[in-house]
Amino acid sequence: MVYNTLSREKEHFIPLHAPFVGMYACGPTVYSEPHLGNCRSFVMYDLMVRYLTHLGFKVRYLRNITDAGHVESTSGETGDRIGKQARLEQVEPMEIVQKYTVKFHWIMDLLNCLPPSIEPTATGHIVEQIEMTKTILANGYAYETDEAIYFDVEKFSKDYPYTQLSGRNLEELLNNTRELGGQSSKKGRLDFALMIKAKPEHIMRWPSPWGDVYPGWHIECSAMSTKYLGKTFDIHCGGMDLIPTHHTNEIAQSIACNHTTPVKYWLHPNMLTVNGQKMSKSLGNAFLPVELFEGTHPLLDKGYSPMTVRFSMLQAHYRSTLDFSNDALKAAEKGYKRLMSAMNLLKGITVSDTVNADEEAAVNKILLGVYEGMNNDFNAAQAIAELNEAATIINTWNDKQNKKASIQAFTLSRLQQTYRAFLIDIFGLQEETENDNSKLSGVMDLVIDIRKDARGKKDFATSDKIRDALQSVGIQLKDSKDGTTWEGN
RNA sequence: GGUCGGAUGGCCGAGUGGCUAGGCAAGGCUCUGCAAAAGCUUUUACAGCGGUUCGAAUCCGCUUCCGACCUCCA
Repeated sequence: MVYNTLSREKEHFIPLHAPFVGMYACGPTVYSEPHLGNCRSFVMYDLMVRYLTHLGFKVRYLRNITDAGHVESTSGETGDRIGKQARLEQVEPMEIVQKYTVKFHWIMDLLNCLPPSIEPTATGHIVEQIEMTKTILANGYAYETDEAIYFDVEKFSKDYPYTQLSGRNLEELLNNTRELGGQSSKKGRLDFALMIKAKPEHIMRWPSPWGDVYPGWHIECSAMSTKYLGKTFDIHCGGMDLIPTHHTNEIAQSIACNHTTPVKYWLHPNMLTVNGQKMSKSLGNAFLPVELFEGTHPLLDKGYSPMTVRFSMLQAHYRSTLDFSNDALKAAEKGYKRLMSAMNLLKGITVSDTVNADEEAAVNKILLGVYEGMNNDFNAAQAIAELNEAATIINTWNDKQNKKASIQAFTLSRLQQTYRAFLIDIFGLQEETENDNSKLSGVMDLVIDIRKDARGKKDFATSDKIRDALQSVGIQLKDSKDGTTWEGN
């Protein structure tokens, strides 16, 4: 079951051409570093792709890179953000694109997001976008002015539903003019540019039947999704803030061009908030992933690892807003470790001679529950709750039952496989090896050994001195039956 | 102003009308030379007021508060 923004209901997910699934996600505009809110969306798409793949679907996952400037259309004045940033940094636009594309990939990698099957760029598909514009013109849903080729929303809305996705009232949209003083050559307020005629100083430009142009924002997604996924495909994702404008216009363009509804299921992750307010570049409250990993943001009192961040995102359902805070991250850090530790302990569990009916039933309930959670519109939070129940059972086996589980061997092996599949394959969590500094770990081995000797001799003054001194520099010793380990931060 | 969506225990957060989600924090216990760490365990919350129902956190209405979109944003 997936929640479809188009119908505003949960629907059974039935691909058009099972087992193949076509999925398109709106990717980043590479004019600056992606912030955490952007990252949340990408992690959620990644979750969807991973789960569908786990279920056996063959997913073709497209995530575009917008590397040609968006248009700021309020006043009709055209400017593009990549060009703007390029002037600011005094470099070529393509240098900006390259710089932030590399950065984006690096962050996706840290967060363990799988690369898409195809990552098309807007500039690599100018020809397709021009062709599409031509067709829309020929079909009568666009017009040319001396500034741009505009999509004619009023004309389109007479023939097709325009506001289906957003649920807005068209009349009000048209009348709620709140007029812009600009001298735009647009006919209608809602009209948007398919192609913009490049002014002489504009660096990014391509020849077209209408002179040198560069593309408007919406046309690239329509052109590229059509090219690689077909005129109609299964899933289109994007942030909720894209619904009323970007996705609405995407649908309109595709219909005006292909005369068919482009997408079967629209899935929209919600916003990430900070103190209840949407995180966004324009509000200036954006966290950069690096600030989070290093703990350099003023609102944080320490750094949090990429997997902690990923886990905190998985704990909330994708259509809910998620509030980011120090406390929430701290809780996520511990919760993440708890599950990973249970997964590792589970490897060492074997079955006992007897089968306890209650244990058997509890484990079977969990094995069903995790899938129920994910089948319920990718509700990872629900699945995590089940895995936590399992963690308690696993810890009890480990501590109190001599690493023996009183369940059937078949059930245990299913639990082991499922637990791992959910954490590693579906949630995309991975072990974090922090203690990779070999010099430090050599020193720590020595220190721990000295302390062990001191404790053996009941020289607790020395052993406590070591423990406390390490604590004060941020290294924590953890004593257990199997020896002492340490954790630094 | 218009449209849409929220309000859940100390915090974060699931909840598909009936069977105390879960995590974190806190208390208790186990372990430990003492701690820490780790583990087990305890704590019955759903903004307010009405209504529908045998039964509502869940459905309906009103009120209050918050947010998103309407202008670039995932």
